[in-house]
Amino acid sequence: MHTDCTGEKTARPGESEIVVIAETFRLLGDPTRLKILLECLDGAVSVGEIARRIDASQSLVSHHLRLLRAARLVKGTRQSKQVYYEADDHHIRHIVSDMVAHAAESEDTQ
Amino acid sequence: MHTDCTGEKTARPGESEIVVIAETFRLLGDPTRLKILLECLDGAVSVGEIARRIDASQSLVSHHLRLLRAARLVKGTRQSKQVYYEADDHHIRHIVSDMVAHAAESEDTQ
DNA sequence: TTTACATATGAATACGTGTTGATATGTTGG
DNA sequence: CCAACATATCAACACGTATTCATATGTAAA
Repeated sequence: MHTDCTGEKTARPGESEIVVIAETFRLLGDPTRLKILLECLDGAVSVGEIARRIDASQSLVSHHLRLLRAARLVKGTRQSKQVYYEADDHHIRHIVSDMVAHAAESEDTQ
Repeated sequence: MHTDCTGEKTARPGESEIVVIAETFRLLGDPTRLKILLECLDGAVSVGEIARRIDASQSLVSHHLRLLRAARLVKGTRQSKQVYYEADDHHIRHIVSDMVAHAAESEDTQ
């Protein structure tokens, strides 16, 4: 994983970009929303099925999906009655998997 | 970047891990904390210099650094009077740079 | 030890937001 | 049309937390 780590410095974003990026990170910072996003990583899932899988109310899931959609973390496509949601792009998968690795490392090292 | 994207599914973390991961994401979800972390990406910086660079009070920076340290996002080493902080590991850089890329893509596509 | 500097901690407040319950919108079939 | 289902939106409460100010701890020089 991540073979091309040649120590390149990350370009510093401007003030307005930082706010947007932080806003996006903040969305991942809620356990319920993170669960919803995790369910959307392996393919398109309907709202109702997400609610069932993570054991949350339909209203709550819909609220969170609205936020995730606004930040382009997920995208939804209507198919008759139901709306199927899935992760927007590949960056999201990398971000989540990197964070999982970080958390696992912390537990190991500690 | 990220050349080895062979469509592998991300392993689903358990409930307790999800809470930890969300907690870590949440820390990145505050603009001030994100700025602090960004300053720590390119090398070790003292608390006072961070405060000066991002134009925040010393107390606030110290409070945030305490949280970032607890989540192993940064690590600090004392050198006489000052304490120098830097990003804990390489995952953090990837996570941040991926999110920057995601934000940039969103603006382009939109 | 005293003085000055750098960092950490404590308490209090103001603000945002996750969650719930009820309701509205949209879609398909009878 | 109406009824049944899926999703979205609205209003309101409860709770966490980012920030500030004051103070404590730690470190080095005089």
